[in-house]
Amino acid sequence: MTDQVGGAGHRAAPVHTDPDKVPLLTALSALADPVRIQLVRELAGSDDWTRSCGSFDVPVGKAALSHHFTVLRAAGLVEQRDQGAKRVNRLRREEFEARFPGLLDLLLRTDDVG
Amino acid sequence: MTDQVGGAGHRAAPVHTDPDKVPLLTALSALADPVRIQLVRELAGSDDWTRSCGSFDVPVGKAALSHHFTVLRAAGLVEQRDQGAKRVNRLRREEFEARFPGLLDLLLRTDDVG
DNA sequence: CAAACTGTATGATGAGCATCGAACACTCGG
DNA sequence: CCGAGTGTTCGATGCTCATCATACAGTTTG
Repeated sequence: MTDQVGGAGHRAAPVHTDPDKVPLLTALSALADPVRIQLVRELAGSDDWTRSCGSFDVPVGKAALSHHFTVLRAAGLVEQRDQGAKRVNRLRREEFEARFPGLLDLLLRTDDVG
Repeated sequence: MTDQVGGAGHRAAPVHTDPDKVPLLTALSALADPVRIQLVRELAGSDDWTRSCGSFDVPVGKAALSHHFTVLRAAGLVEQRDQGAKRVNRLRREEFEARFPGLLDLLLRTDDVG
């Protein structure tokens, strides 16, 4: 059985950064990348904790993908949790909005990318 | 006499980009740099057409500074005009705000940088 | 336990970009 | 006309970062 979330989790826990402690430059740099923009947008269109890292449709390998999630965590944009073999994600909408008002909305409203 | 603005201007006119045609990624990349953030902020605290390129207190040489202004123009953030020997600047507040609502305000409100 | 799956860690590689120094073009004041 | 001031262009340099291939660790299923 593995419906349980709070399982053992012998894995190294992902390192998160509180959005309140994220410098502006860090946030802007994190969002100034087409792959990460797409990740955030796809995540925004899904329910919390429903998307594993590998479930995103981005044109990069596993290693690069893992790197992008590290950047998004450091920018206070994404929270991760281990669930069995997978690592599921959640967009930190409200917390990030409180730190950088309007930024996330701008990203999600603008349909263009570059 | 040199109070006139619309002088001859035998110089190569600066190339501008309409904010409406600026891709999101271009705007975010332009603002994801400490020097350019400072330029925009200083410009926001000055009246239009009162600041020449060399009047900004940034820790880079003339060549790099010129490059940064090129990036800011391409992002639809700054408009330039030749005035005698100097090139004076103006922050495109309203136009940029119309294209990316809240982004400029966020940059100017957040006192932190990185 | 073995095999398949998910994600991380480690180099290595390549591209982009921020920077500088120097040369050049233009403007203004004497 | 000459010199000082302003800004751009060019070439070179160095660094950051996005990416990949590979190896590794934990999890789940057979």
